[in-house]
Amino acid sequence: MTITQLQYVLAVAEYRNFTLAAEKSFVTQPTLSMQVQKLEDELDVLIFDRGKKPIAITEVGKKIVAQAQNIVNEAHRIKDVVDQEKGFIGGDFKLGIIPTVMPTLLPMFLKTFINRYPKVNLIIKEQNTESLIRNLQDGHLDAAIAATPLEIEYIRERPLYYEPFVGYVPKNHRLAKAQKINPKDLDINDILLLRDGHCFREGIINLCEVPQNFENANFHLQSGSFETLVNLADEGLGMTLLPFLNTLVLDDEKKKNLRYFENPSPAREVSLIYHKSELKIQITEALKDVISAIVRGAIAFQDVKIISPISKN
Amino acid sequence: MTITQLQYVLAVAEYRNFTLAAEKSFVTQPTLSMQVQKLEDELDVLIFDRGKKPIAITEVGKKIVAQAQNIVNEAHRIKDVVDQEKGFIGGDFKLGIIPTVMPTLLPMFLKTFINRYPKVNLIIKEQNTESLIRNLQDGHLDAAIAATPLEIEYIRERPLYYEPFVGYVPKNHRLAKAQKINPKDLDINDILLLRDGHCFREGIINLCEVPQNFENANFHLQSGSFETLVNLADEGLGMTLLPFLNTLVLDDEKKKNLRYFENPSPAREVSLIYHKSELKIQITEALKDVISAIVRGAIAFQDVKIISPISKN
DNA sequence: ATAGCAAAATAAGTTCAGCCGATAAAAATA
DNA sequence: TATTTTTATCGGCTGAACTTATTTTGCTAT
Repeated sequence: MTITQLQYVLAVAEYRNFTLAAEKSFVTQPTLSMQVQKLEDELDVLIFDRGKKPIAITEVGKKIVAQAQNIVNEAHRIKDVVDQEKGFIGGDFKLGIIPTVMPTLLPMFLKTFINRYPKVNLIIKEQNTESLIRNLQDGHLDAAIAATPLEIEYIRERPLYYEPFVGYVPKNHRLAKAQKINPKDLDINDILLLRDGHCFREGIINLCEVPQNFENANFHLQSGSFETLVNLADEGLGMTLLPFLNTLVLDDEKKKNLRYFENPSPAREVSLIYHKSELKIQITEALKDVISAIVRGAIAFQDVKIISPISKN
Repeated sequence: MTITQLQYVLAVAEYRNFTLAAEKSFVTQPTLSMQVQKLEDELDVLIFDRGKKPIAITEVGKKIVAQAQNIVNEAHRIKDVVDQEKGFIGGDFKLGIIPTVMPTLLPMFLKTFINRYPKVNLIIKEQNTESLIRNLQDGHLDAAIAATPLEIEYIRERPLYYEPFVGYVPKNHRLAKAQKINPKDLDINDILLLRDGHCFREGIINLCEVPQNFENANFHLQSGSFETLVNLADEGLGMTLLPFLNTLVLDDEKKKNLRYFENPSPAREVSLIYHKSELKIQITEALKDVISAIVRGAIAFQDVKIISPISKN
């Protein structure tokens, strides 16, 4: 058994196609096929069911693939061990960020980070929490920034900051006169939400303690950007909730419509998350340090109540 | 980097000698030397310091060796995955047992186990707790039976049973008239102890709440067997404490000298321990099930107080 | 110091594993 | 059935891993 064989197996498991897997592994298809067969012979089991289209993975196969991933991960880590000892921080680093954090947080730390660690090639992808987790697990991301707690096996969470929810209440709204608002005042039917798949949306639904299988009635126009939500609110279609950092970019006129929550303010916990195998842990630590240091000045709320980003149904 | 290279590195780390490591790896010395060098070249670090005798491991080397052990462990587990799927339980299984458990527990389960799992080749070694842990960590044992809790990183503990301490109080001893004894009655200077290195000895010292750096005064004859201790006690040299299972083999005359503790009786927790990488987990589980089932009938104490087997200094 | 010895490195030659290109077989699609 | 896509098989090549033989290194004892 060789590490190369295991990598071939992982490639086939990923692409469900020997030819494509061979391409991605930079070898010819016969080479990859033979090596996979050799491993199957050695273990004396079928890993893949070639009789189906696309190729299926047998029951044993799934476990072998999972274990192969472990081995390959551990093998990659040996490079990290050496890098760490040499104090070398560099190479590719794939970071995923959820959409509701990306536009506000990324500009805050990106410049500092690439200046401080010029040898690191940051590759940043915007994805929802579900995709982030999947990609962390199969090694397509080295780390991610998401709302927590997720409490997922194999994933470690390192909180970066706590970001309060802020109400955006247009004039004429029933809450417009209140100085501070309280979660009890909220009515989910009257709040403009991000489109499905955003964890910030789930957070708000949890905050409002809406029963299972809730359907936002009347109309279904759900946006992916807070800017749209704010504009819709101004049109009198309801209020909305924003993460604190998103309120900083509003113009003065709109800022007048902001209503903060009473303490403890509901908030989301934003964390750096990564696989527990701790591949490229030095870069991950460096990233955490940079973001923490920068965020510490800009956003330092203590008296908050963390709202879960997970849908309850 | 290949798994073979990593295994060679592990062999050198173990034997501190390329020639010997080569022998144990069933290759010639140049082969092993070259492969180790190739790995060093690839990682661009020195793993071993050949300038010393015996060969030393560099600082980075230690970390690489630890990581190599992880990789090799994970690689071996892939075989286990397949075996488990096939329902195959067999192969070598190296089990360590502490001396104070070995003679009483082993006869109870050995026959049943080898009958039920004829394909498993049990290799049993008697060792003190310290050696067991070392051997579990470097993979020379698959599992061990020891007194717990040890709370050692990388080691999992699965309690098998709780075994009360029983006093052996010869006639004419000051406690001979008591029906039940209490830890408060004990005087460490008056208790015959096993020789150093036995965790049962440490347990008793902990039970007596002896201050640090205690020295058992008067005489230093410390035995490795309970039989000797009992005979010495009969000679009027003091009392002693026995694990419950060891009291069952005493003759009727001697049994009269047994004094049980008041509830909750001090007891030791005896557990099956193994590396958290869970290599050969099916056999480990099988072993645990067999022992648990057998012990459940013979020894089922509930109201006990577990005494730590760890020395406090 | 230096001779002797144990152990690691180097050199040269052999074998076999892993790879490629070409092709055949099998499965899916039309 | 013909066509296309995908996987398996075959023959040949290259280099990696191994072997034996030899040299170098470093420790130890005279």
